[in-house]
Amino acid sequence: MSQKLPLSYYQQTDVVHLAKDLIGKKIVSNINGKLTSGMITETEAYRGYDDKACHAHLGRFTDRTKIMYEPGGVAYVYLCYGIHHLFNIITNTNGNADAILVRAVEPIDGIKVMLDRRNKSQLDKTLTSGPGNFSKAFGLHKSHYGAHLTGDEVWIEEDGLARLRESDIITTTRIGIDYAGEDKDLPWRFYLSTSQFVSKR
DNA sequence: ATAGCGATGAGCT
DNA sequence: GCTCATCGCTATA
Repeated sequence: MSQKLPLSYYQQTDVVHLAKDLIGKKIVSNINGKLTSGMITETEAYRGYDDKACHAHLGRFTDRTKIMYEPGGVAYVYLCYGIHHLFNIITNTNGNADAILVRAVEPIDGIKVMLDRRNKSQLDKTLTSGPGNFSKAFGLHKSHYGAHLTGDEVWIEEDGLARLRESDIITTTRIGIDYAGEDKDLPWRFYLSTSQFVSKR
């Protein structure tokens, strides 16, 4: 039985490094007694202040973004396109609004629960790939805004399934941020080349 | 008070 | 590849 990653893990200061480090770790949700888990296969880093794609760019502070300024180790969940709840992990120390978007996982436990939540009958890569699909399969939504990742509803553990090679992690540009000017070309998206559960190659 | 729009996904061509 | 569902957040007034 693996242990929950401690607060100190999330409070490391390099969000890009952390986004890559999260690949291969196990994320678990336990919502209303329903347990689901999966290995993280795809992430994107959003760096507070100097990243035009980040919701906290230039210190923007609103009811939606305020949680991003908390010390690392809480969840930032927001509604995108009026439909999809996107799950992010807040990192760095107090006042530094960095976040990591979880874009895909490879299912481990609770596949039946995930299928129910997605209204699907069969397991395929769309069950948990894509940030909206992952969040829905894991039962994560806006009520988890600010949830502590050391708590009992959602957390991350050290090991996914495989001990993966550094060379299996692909580094590339982020998706859906064309509005971010030159920052759209930053190589801040990471995914596992050996997994089918990735949103886009 | 309200117009404009988005860190997407599904379905159809 | 293209369309569009769908609504809360944000900026502006």
